[in-house]
Amino acid sequence: MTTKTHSNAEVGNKEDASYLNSLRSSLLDWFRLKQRRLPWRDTRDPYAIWVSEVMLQQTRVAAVSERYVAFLERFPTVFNLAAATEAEVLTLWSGLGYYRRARQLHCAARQIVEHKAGEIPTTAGELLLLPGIGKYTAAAVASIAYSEPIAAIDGNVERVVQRLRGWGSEGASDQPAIARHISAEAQRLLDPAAPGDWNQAMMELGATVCLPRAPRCADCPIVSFCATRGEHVTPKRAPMRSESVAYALVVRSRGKTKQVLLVQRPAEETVMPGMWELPLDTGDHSPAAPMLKLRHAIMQVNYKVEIYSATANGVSVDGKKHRWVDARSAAKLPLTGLARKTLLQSGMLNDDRP
DNA sequence: TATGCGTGGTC
DNA sequence: TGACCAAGCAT
Repeated sequence: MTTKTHSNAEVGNKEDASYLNSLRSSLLDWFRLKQRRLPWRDTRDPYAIWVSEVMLQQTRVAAVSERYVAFLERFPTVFNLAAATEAEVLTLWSGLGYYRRARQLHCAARQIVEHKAGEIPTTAGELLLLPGIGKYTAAAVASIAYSEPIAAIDGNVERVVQRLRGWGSEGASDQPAIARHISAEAQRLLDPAAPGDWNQAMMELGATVCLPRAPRCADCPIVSFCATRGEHVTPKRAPMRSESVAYALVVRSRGKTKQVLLVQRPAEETVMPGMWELPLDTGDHSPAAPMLKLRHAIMQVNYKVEIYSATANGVSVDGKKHRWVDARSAAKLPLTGLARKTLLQSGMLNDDRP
C-alpha cells in the first residue's frame, strides 16, 4: 500500500502564517476540551513530569497511571528518590518492565541531588546529559515543565506528521531522511506560545484519534489540514516465538505465617538482573496437574507458564541466592512481573508495596 | 544503525 | 489464541 496525497483546497499554503495559526488553534482547542484527565497533567513540577515521562517510555497510559501515583507518594521529591535504595525503587517499578529505566532514574536523581542541589535541569540540552533521558524525554520535560519551545517527537508525533504531510514510508525509502524531515516539520508546527500543551496535544491526538491501525478521522480536529486522511504504512515486526516453562510455588509454614521460596536473578543477567522470582520447577510432575497456568510475554517470546506446587527438594535454585520470604512481605521485594502475577493469582500476595 | 530491554491490553 | 504494540534509551 502506498500513501496518496489528496488534492484539497483546505490544506492551504503551508508556509502561510495564518495557515499555521489555524492549524495550531484547531489542535490546541481540541486538546484543551477533549484531553484525558491524567495524574501528571495536574502539575508543573519538573520532577513529577520527569517521572511520568520515563514511566511512559514504551508503556501504556493505563499501566502507568496507578504506578505513577504510588511512586510519587513513596518518592514525592527528587531528594526522597535519591535517598532510596535501588531495590526500593525497583519494587515500586515491579511489573512495569524495562527496569533499566528505574535504575537510571534513580541514578539521575542522585546526580541531581549531589551535583545540582536537587534542582532539575531546566533545558532540553542539560536534561539530555542525564542517564535515561534521550531526545524525546528531554524535549517533553523541558517543554511541559519549563515551556521551552522544542518539539517532543515520539511514535505518535511521528505518525501524525507523516500522515499530515503524506510522507508515507515505502519499503526501500530512506528512513533517516524521512525522520529528519518529520523532525524538522514537527519543530516548525510547534506552537511557541504553548510548547507543553502543543507537544501533549500532538501525542494525545496520536494516542486517541490518529491511531496506527484504524484512525478516527471523523473525530480529528485537523483533518482538513491532512494530506492523507489516515492512510499509513506500518512496518512489519518480527514474529514472536512460543516457549513453555514451569515454575514451582514452594510454600512452608512458620507458625502462623506462610513463607514462599524465591530466588534472585544474578546481577550479570541481561534481563531483569537482581530481581526476585519463583524457582524453576525441575521436578518430574507428570502425575500432577499445574496449580496455575498463565501466559506471559517477555520481549519476542510468548511463554506458556505452568506453576506447580512443590516441595523444596523438587526445585532448582542452582547456586542462585534464594530466600524464604513471608508471603505478606514478598510485595516489598523487586519481583519480576511474572513472579508478581503468579503470587497475586495464587492468592499469596496482597499488592501493598511500601 | 540494529538490537536488547518487559509488560499487559486488545482484537 | 496469537499477533500486535505503547509518551524510547543505550550501546
